Amino acid sequence: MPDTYQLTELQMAIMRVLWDRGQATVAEIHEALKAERGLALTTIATLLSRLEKRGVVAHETRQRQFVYRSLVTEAEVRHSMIHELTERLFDGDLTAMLSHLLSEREISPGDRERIKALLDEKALGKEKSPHAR
Amino acid sequence: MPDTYQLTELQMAIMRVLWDRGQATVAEIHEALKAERGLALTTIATLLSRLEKRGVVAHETRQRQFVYRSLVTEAEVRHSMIHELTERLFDGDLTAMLSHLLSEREISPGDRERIKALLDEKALGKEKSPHAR
DNA sequence: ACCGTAATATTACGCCTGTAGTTTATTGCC
DNA sequence: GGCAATAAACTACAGGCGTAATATTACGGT
Repeated sequence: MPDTYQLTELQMAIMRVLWDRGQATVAEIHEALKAERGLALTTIATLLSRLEKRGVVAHETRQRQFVYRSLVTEAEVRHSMIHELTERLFDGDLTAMLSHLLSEREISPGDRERIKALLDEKALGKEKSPHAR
Repeated sequence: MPDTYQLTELQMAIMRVLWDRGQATVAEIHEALKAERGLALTTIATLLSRLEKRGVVAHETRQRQFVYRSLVTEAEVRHSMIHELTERLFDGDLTAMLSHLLSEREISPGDRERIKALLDEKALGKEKSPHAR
């Protein structure tokens, strides 16, 4: 298992199905993605076996069919990809990344409060205040 | 010119030299990157011509040599790449991305204050924070 | 024991990236 | 004016991705 998971758009779409359902067969994933993308079933199968080779998913055979499940959590992938991008763009400086996000976009007042709340929560951090959250 | 610029690590390294200097010859870029990566000069040249084909950089010939310059700003690339990742990971929800960043990492008290200040500034509709770096 | 069907495995191909060797063109110098 | 140096152009190749057609295999039924 590599410790960094860079997934492409299509790979993410497949993983999302797996995360949502816990596990799924090739046919189920194909079905789930049919709406947004008109991909052949074999395409999905190819992608899955490649992901398996990379150690991102695994399968078990259940009556003739492969049942895939993810070996990594969505949080791990997010972490990994954000980390990677922060490295690329800001030399690993998370706060620089944050500043960029904040200064670049409109943040609604509600979101703003939510973010400040998160910050405060983070500040208290260690000692779980009973009011927190 | 595409309106989305996804650059890889090496491409970023090259662009960074261009952004830092305004412009540079192949040899200069090669020299600048020699320390961190032992790449052949022709490798740099190949990358640059591919970037040019994509409309990311341009060159002018000055006494026998190509002088390259970037056609996009670092801010544009950051914007583009962050946008893309936010799309992939959070379906475009910037605030979700922010939350993730906040909840995932240690933020020093100083940074925390800095971020809150940014938020307040944003709240007042004050334009253009002095965005360092 | 066959055969059709369903599921996986194999093969293929174009495009992009990193990587760089080889070839060609130009130019300054003797 | 020819030649060495230099810079760019061309060619190459492996590996990953998206995409999928074709081949193989294993059941389940009659």
